[in-house]
Amino acid sequence: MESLRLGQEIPDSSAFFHIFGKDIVSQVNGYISNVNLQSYMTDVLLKQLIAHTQQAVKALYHSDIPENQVAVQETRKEFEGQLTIIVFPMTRFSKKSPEATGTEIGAYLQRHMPELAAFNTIKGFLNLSFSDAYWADLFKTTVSRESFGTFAANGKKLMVEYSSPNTNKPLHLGHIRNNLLGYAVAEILKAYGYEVVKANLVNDRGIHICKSMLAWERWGNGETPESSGIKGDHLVGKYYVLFDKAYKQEIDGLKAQGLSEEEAKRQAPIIREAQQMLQQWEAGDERVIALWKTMNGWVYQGFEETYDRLGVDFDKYYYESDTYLLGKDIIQEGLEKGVFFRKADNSVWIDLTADGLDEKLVLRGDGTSVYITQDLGTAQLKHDEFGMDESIYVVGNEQDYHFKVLFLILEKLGRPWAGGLFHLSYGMVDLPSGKMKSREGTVVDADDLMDEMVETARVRTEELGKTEGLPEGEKARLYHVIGLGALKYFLLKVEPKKRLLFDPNESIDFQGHTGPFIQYTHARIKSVLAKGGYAASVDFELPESLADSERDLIHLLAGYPAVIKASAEAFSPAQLANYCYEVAKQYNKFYHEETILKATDVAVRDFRLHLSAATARIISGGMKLLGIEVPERM
RNA sequence: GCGCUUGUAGCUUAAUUGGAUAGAGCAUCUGACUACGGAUCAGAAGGUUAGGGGUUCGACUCCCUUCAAGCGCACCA
Repeated sequence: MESLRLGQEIPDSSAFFHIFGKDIVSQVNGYISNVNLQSYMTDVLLKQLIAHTQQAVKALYHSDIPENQVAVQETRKEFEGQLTIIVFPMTRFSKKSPEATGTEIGAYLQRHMPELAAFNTIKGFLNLSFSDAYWADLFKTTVSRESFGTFAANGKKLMVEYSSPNTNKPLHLGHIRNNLLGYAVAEILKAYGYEVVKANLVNDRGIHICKSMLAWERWGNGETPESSGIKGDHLVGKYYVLFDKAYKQEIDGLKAQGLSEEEAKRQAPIIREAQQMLQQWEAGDERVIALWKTMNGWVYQGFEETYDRLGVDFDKYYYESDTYLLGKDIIQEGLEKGVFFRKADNSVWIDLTADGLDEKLVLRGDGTSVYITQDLGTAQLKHDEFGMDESIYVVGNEQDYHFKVLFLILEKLGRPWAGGLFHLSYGMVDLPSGKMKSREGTVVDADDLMDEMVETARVRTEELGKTEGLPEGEKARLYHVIGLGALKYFLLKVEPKKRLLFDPNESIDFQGHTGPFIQYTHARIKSVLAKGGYAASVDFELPESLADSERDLIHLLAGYPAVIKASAEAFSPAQLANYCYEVAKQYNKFYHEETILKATDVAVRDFRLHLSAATARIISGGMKLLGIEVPERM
């Protein structure tokens, strides 16, 4: 599906939707042809295990234990086995000690499950070891398949709205977190079977834009991105800062004349002029509109570059200049339904005190919109256009309350789709000095940061002498992949809701729990596969026994679909990110403990090559969903 | 003041949703086959899970409370 360009005119939205809809269908078909119904082999084992355990309790203690009381977990590393049943809940049926109960159940399971090779009971934990033959077979029939980890289309449509920038200044680190989160969540949900629409609601109008416009008119001397060589969004941002400087000076001047801070802020001539410009904009003044279009055009070009570099894209753009008047009909509807009420001054409110919230204004006394008015309208518009089952808003946690209110209002208005709305709230990115403030120049600029990451990647890579002999173009490409891999992984491995501390003076690591570590593991596997003459099409024999590290790796790989599922359902790329790291780590362990190419038994050698290939596939597939590329060599 | 969120080794973080001795990475220290790629691996050290109560056979996880940090409580967006 081709993504849209920012700022591109869409003359007829129905025509757009038609084309877009078609693309989605072909995309979904791509998944359908790829579906592997055996993805859940480990789930199958789990279900069997639970069923047998229930039978064991029945046979041994003549009691029925509900399915949800049979707790199975991965066996901890320090114990023998792969899966563990927690036997505490069964002791009330057995009336015996946890050890005795576990041993009895273990013996029963071993009689009834041929793949169960051994068991041991420690305290209340029944540890089960499944046979090497089971794991090897699981690998061959499921994990090693090309289609492993893909899901059938579930027939549901979902929208992820993210990025949603203001057009008066360039993107910064906070936007990067938002963009990476939104993109990754969208990709993960797509992989999980949803039809996904990535939307970007651009805040392209309002007083802040007028500030930049006014400053440019005054001091710009006709400066353009072309004439100055400055990237469009940065150029506009420069005038936003100039405005602010002048504004502050005027405020100080007025305060010196004895005005209060608030009065001064209100009366400064420059802000009044900006407000006047906004009114002209709303009135459709040709000169102002032309300037607005020109400057927004610069910004869009700049944003587009940043988005491209960041590797994020969108299927649909909404512009507030189109949507800011929406929602008034919904206010009318709410009044008629008695959900809203009108105060004496004509303003419209909703009373949410019964839900533990406050009274909230939804329309001003003069009949004009507030923020939530247009958000109501936009939510309706999105639903009218796409009819999605679920809709995710990737927005910082400073707006938690706003979305709580928004969703609640839609619910009270009786929108059946209100239940499918979700605010993916994420923590702010802070600096050691505190919050980023664009006006105080403490922001970490998105473009600068990417430059730095790529540069660090170049230095590191050249130090290690990894790219000798590579053509310049490929080198540049590789540094981009590694630099952005480090940055993206750094931001995505953390749970979204946690706040993130970023210290610009401490460079992001390339070793250990990092993107480059995972990328390196992938490149390393590719190198081994090439040397070993691996071909996916060549069949392989199952070995008679497995090394511990091999079995652990297969076990871990087998959990890939479950991780995608969990990640998708929790809207949490962090879970997938941490999984990819586990896989890389486990592979490296295996790699060090066992030899692949020098294995004396050809069957073992081939099996390990296939195991390596499957690992590479899962690493690259998982990372791709996070928006992180993995190189063939590095 | 009220509401929401967060608090885990020096730092960055995980914990299968209530299960075993809280698991990793960075930094520190020690070691690794005359390298199938050392951006790796093995090991050591580092914890009163912010503090205090409670529920439970069992609590980082649930409840109460105190503390700290962040955000919100606009006829701004």
